[in-house]
Amino acid sequence: MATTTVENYVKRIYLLAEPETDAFVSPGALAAEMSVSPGTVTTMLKGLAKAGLAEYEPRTGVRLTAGGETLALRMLRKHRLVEMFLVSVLKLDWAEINEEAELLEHAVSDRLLEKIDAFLGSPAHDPHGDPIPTAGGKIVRRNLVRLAGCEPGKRVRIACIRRQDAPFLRYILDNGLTPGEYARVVATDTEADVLRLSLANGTELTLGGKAAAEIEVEVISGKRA
Amino acid sequence: MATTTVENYVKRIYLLAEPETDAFVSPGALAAEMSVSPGTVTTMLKGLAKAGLAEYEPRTGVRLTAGGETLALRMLRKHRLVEMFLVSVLKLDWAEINEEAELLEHAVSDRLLEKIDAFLGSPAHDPHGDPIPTAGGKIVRRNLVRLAGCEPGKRVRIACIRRQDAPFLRYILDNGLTPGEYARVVATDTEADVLRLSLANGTELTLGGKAAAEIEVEVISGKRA
DNA sequence: AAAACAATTTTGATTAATCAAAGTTGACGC
DNA sequence: GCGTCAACTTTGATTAATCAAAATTGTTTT
Repeated sequence: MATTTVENYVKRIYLLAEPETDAFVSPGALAAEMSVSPGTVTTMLKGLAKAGLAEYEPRTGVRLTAGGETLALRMLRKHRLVEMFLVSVLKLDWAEINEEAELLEHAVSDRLLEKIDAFLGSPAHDPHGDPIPTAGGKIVRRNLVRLAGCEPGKRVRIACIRRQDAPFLRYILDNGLTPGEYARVVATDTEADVLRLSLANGTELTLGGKAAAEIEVEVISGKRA
Repeated sequence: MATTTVENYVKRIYLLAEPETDAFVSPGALAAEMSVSPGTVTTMLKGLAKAGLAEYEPRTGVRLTAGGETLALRMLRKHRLVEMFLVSVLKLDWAEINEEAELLEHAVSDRLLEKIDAFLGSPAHDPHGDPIPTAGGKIVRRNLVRLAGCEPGKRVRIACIRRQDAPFLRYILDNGLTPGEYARVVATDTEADVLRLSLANGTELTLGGKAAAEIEVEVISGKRA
């Protein structure tokens, strides 16, 4: 059985890898993501390779094997179903469920997970808009674009919040930018690196490029309503 | 912060200690309960003492300090509320919730725990009949007797199942001996070490002394109905 | 009291995860 | 084509939890 630490490394590697690519994830990127020293990552990657969960190329990086990807998707399924459960059933604070799920995902058995899935009616996405892998390990990718790249006039529906830290999520929540909400891009300014948004409730707000890049949307129409 | 292992040791020490007594728990008993070697327990007890969670007297045993008892009661509260939640909300198999709760209790934050408590309406007992400590660390002890000691003719209500292994719990469940059920002691035989029980649904069954000692009951009447 | 025994502690080792600091390496700039 | 530097790996050490096997101790038994 994989330890909690191994589960976390494999999950992070999966999330750092470009989807549909077979590129290697660099040790440095992983070290930053896991908040550990570079040497620790090197040691761990050798371990993952020996366990058959990943291929490790010294000075290049790491790539999950089929087995590693299966484990990563299982962890992602646990994490996201648990998040969904915490929000819809236990009414935990939307901005804090990520931290709770980070702990719980390692303690939820497959047996329990499927009960949770059934209870929730097999949702397709978690509260942040991320897709929930199926029990069979399939993940349905939607055709989303980053809000940062949207042109003025476009009407969009917020689909997914990529950054999961509590302060950012709190901002999203407080400003009505949660998945499912509608908005219109009023103006963009490349030089100033800002994007101006008009929300369904009539309010307007301005986002910096970095924040707007963390929000994925569905484009509803190419022109203003 | 206490590790998962420390949490488990402290909980076990609490459960092995005679309630209301200040007797020491022997290292050997703990080793058996934790399924570790005696030497491991010695090492751990020194650690618990250094952490201020227990007093350790070499060759005598261990006793929780006030801090250790607080931690033990917190773990018990988590364990039992989680069990209750798994049964009432997620409909997990009554006989298997102990195993699941054993894992989950270490991953449930205090914040989440109180949400679960509120969701359940602050139950006083878990599905096996064990009392759930309050958030303040108080435990309400009921006046129960072991079924094994009951005399023929007594009407009883099943209150608490002490043994928590799945096969035993499955037997209890399959035979309608779950907490809340009523029964009457039909006959006892000290020499044969058996006790004959008549249930509310009309069936009768015979328990050995060891099994009957693991079932705690409330006595409803001293004489037959 | 000495021997025997059972429980407990010590000792020496192992595994997993980590760090800091020293050593390598490969690519990039000049 | 050679030095420099950032990224990566190695090395040596630490902490937590564990074991097996040897040493100790306290209590029975004879």
